[in-house]
Amino acid sequence: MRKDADAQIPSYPNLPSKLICILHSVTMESDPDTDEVYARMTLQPVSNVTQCDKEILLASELALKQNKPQTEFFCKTLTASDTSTHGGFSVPRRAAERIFPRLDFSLQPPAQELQARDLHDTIWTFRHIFRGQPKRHLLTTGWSLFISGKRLLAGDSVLFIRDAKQQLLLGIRRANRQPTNLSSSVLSSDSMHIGVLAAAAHAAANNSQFTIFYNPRASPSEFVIPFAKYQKAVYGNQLSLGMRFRMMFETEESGTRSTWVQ
Amino acid sequence: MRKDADAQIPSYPNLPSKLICILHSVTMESDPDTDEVYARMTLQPVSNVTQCDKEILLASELALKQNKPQTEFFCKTLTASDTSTHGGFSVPRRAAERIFPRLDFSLQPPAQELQARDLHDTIWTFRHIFRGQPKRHLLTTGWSLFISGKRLLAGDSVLFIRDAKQQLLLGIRRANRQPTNLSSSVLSSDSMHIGVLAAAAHAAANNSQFTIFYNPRASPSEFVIPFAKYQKAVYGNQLSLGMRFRMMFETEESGTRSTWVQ
DNA sequence: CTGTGGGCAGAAGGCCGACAA
DNA sequence: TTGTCGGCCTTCTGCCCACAG
Repeated sequence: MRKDADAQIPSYPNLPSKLICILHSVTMESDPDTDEVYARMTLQPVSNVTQCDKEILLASELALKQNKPQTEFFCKTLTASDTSTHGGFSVPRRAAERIFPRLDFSLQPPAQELQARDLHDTIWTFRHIFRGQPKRHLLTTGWSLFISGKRLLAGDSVLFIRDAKQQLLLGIRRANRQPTNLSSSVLSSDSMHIGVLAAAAHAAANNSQFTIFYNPRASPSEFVIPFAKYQKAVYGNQLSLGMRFRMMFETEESGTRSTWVQ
Repeated sequence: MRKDADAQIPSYPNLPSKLICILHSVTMESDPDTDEVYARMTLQPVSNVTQCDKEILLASELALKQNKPQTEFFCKTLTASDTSTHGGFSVPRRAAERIFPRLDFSLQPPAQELQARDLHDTIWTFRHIFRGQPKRHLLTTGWSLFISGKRLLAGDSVLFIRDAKQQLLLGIRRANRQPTNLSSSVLSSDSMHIGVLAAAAHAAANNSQFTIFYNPRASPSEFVIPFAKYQKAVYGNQLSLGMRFRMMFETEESGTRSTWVQ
């Protein structure tokens, strides 16, 4: 994490280049203003990693992987028409049929009210209607409130998820614009840098916990790695100080215009 | 600055309870999103304060006080009508006559275009008109853009300043609502706390500079004090570790509905 | 002196199918 | 299959004064 050779940063000679930790808790959160997602993690450094410890670490990671909920979703990049005040949202046909509750086609036109929950448990209500010539699925009433509320622009994406309980969830993913003013105006970047290092060093020296925020979309590199992947990497290619690395994220498949789970 | 007795925070035994510093630079800035104001200060700890040093410190503070520009201003708390989309801004009569350029009363009705600059050097343009029965000063066209752009609500205040060059400046001051999510989502408060302390301790040990952000309206207490005031306090009442203190700010006179410099 | 509300005209929002890529 | 457009009606915006506290 050393950035400039500015040398205003104290060095932490007792802080190793890698710090093996137990993950005490992790909560997924998102910024109430921007919906940017991140994880809040409480970590405790482990000084001597015995074989037994390794197995505990690997087992706990396995447990984490177990409770993956089975969901289906679709993701669409918003067009100029989708974000304009002139109209609503045009839903890709296959996506609508797969994710939304089935319409009653005896109605003329077929229509229903949809409710979807976002990361802050806010419920958004949309009128879902199947009309036009040729016929297509549209979200009309309620859509513009969502667009303006989330300040979405053409190029940003929306995500509709149907979870295991058949509930609709709703997420957004902004296009890569300017790096959303993450350098806040309360702390110098030097102080931030020092704070993370000192917190980790202090926790390592005293066998205590420390808390970090892990923002996968904003961090320049991944500085937290699952132990299992780390093990695999160490026994495959040798890791050395300063080597750059990168992991594929499970969400990074959404490069195409419209994707869904098969 | 010690908060909870949580004891996850390392102690800095070499960091004294007060740190006398030279102020190398101070820039007044404001958050591009909220207009919240703060100062960015580069400080360098002084280890042994000799009489000569004290005089330098006091002299530099005197120099800072010299260049106070002579300005006039008025401040008005916004009413429901001021912030509604139904109309414009009703300007208190004496304030308008004192601050705004004089209207040409041969026009029917008397009106002009006003331009005012905010902290980000954005120019806001308003139509200033004197009309109605009874006659009053109003800002009409352009006002609603300002209100929505700054997201102002009834109860917030606006500030019009006429500077030494007869230019109009424009500021806002939000009502005391929730403490504007200053705890960002990138760093734990422990890390922030540690970061400031460690940066100060490192600078004190190495005779180097450190940078802090000083937000007078958000900080729970004033942690930067002009040396002259500190001296006066020390020779008057004795300061001791843990004693609480508070200074009056020059801007804190705006308790009344509408104020101006006499 | 100034905050609020009614009147009114023009701008913007928002639902619709047509059409074409 | 779906992005954009013109048509058309509704809602909102915003400038005016009256009136009252």
